Amino acid sequence: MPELPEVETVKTVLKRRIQGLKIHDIDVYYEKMMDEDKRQILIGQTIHDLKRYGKYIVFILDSCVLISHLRMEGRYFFKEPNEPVLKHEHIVFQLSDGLSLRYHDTRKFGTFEIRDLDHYLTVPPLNQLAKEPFDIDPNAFYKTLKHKHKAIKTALLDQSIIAGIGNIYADEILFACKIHPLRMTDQIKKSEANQIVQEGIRILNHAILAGGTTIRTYVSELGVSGRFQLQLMVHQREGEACYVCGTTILREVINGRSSFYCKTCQKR
DNA sequence: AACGAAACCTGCGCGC
DNA sequence: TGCGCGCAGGTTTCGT
Repeated sequence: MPELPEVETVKTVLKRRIQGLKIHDIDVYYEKMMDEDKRQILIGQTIHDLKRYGKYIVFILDSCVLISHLRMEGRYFFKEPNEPVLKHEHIVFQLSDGLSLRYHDTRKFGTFEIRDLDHYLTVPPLNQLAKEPFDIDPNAFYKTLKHKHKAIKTALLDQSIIAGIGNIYADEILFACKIHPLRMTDQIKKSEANQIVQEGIRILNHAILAGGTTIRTYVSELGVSGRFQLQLMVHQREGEACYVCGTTILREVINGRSSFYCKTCQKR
């Protein structure tokens, strides 16, 4: 479900609420998501900090880290412990402030991994992660693209090439850069690689800001979903008129994912 | 190295 | 109302 901006919003809200709290107990309702061994390791540990790497949320604990990935539909909610556990609430963390933090995931795609505090960045999954648009060196990014031969849309979704971009923002970034999603990476010019990074930063920042303004609403009513409304230029707009030139927006499956683009604005 | 298909899951909207 | 299909903001795995 979420891309970098949504995950950033979720992390920020979680951090504000649970930093310094202790995990008193954990109820697991879907074993595949967290087995008994993991549960035992986590119980009793204090949550010292929360960080985000790409689309991963990392809980910094006493002796290890808990790495959470929301995949398509993961969400966190805060509830009173006595409230009934819903169908899609798979993990319930009982915290030392008396509240319960609940992990809700309709499709059960989300993952929880435990890693050593000392080198969690040097082992999977985080060691596979490239830098985010905010941190990546545009020159290095350009060189990476030049040495590969795949559709740029596919490359933007590859977290080992650039981290944090998902299907929606990949389409939006390519539209902003006037680049056709099927253009091959080795055909991307240096100036265009630079533009992808700059537009990536702009669009993600805009989305994070939009998420930030609605944090209060989400916490009180929907839990921490990190979702928000952002004006989309092409994504999910098949058959509608391009806001720039009026051409009908097309949809094409690339790398197994729906891709939306304007064939007039975006050069192949 | 790159691509496609399938897998992991569930729910929703659509056409018939 | 029910059924089958396609689709969903992610990632991994396996075969070609």
